Amino acid sequence: MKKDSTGFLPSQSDWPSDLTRRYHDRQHIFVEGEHKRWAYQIETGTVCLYKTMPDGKRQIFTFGVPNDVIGLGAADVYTLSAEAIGTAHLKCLSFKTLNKLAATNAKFALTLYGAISSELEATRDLVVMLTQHGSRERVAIFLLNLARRSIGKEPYLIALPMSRSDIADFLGMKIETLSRSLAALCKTALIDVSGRSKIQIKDMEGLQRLAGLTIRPATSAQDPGDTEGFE
Amino acid sequence: MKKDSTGFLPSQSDWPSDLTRRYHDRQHIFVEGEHKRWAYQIETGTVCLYKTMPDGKRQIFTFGVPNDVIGLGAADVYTLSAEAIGTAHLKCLSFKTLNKLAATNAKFALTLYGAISSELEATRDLVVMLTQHGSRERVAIFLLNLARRSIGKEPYLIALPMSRSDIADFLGMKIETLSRSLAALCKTALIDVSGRSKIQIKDMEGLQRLAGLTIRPATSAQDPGDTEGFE
DNA sequence: CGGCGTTTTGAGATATCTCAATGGGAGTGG
DNA sequence: CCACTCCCATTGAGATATCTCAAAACGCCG
Repeated sequence: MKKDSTGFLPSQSDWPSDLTRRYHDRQHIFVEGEHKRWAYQIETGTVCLYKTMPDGKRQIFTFGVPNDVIGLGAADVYTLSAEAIGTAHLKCLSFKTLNKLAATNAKFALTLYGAISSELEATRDLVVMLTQHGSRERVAIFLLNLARRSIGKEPYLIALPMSRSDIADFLGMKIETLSRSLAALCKTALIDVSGRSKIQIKDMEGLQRLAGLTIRPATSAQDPGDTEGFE
Repeated sequence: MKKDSTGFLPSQSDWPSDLTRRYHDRQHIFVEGEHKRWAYQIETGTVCLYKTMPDGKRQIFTFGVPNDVIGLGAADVYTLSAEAIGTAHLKCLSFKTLNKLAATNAKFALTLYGAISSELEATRDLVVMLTQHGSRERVAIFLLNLARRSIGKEPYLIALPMSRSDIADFLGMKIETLSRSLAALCKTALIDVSGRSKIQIKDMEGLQRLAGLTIRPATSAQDPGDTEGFE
């Protein structure tokens, strides 16, 4: 219940899988309102999921990373848009097959239920972040979440595959505000910005304190045991 | 997909129902983190669902109205808190029974899946409202949603069972800002505030225009047609 | 090495927040 | 039934964070 990634499902080998597709940078995977044919499991790369407003503004709800499943939900049209950030490989899961499975296999239906429940939790955490925290705190939370998800690499060196504009649209601020927030975190020696796609955490403790003391000893996902996320 | 109510499930007579309980104004129904024993279907009254931050601030995610089911989700602890606004009667649905049913009955599991999917959509709409709209627009959206849900009564006379503080915590603003926003809507002749719990819509069209034309005749949006998937 | 899109920095405008005081409605007691 | 309180809501004025518009700096790609 702590995941902020979209639709995570355990990678089961018995998943109804079809082909794998390759998407290039900024390529649409699906668009809100479109008839739903597939759900996708990310194999490599990053995907951003968002809504676009009539006036062109955008709200990003999550950045999908490898293993995340995107495009779930009971509706038969996509309720979000998705596009690749950099090159991404996605495994296609036929929506029709998924439905058929879920209609007859209660266990599978419950898996979907659990996945959407996690997404809901993550979205609620997003609401909390957006309404209860100032811009620097939001940036800190974002960086920590990113660091937590990039396992395997050093947790103190964060890769940012997405642009400043993407981050800003996720955090609900303008890119200028984001830039200033990053600058502020640098000035207070919490992080170090190298180039436009790498950030080094220099003071993990301080960053966590700023983010609201979300220490969360981890014990990854699914574990109910604890309450709440960050704040 | 436009619902902003929490966990709506069609009132099926074959629901595993237990007793009905009565809650008085401001009485807790359940608290975030608590072990989950029941889900509840609201029979009468209003319920607010929220999270409380360590610093005491609060974010309300939805106001439950009759027929809404609250307390759903795959986790075995509540991820939100709920309390009654005014007197409310809730039908208790044993969580254990729900789980048992869902584990063996795919159709039922899918019903839960659909319910949570709706909640997720509503929460995403909340995110959009909070980040993309100014205070007066948010108030307009709130009033219109409330009007839409109070069927049976005149849609132009809205009852507000909740306090200003509740509304503000839902809309992500301070009560002073809410009050000023309401005053502004009055001054522009869109609504009329009578007392503290009744609002009359005087210019529905204008209010909808302000709300951002979220009329959602559905259809369209961006056409997927091209750009899509393959390569 | 040079061009160009992205990012950063700057300065002023604006919306919302904060603190403080006034106003009003609902319930209570006389 | 009316007056009194008290809590909630409204209004006011100044502080603050974020936005906006603009320009400079940077890094990336050819």
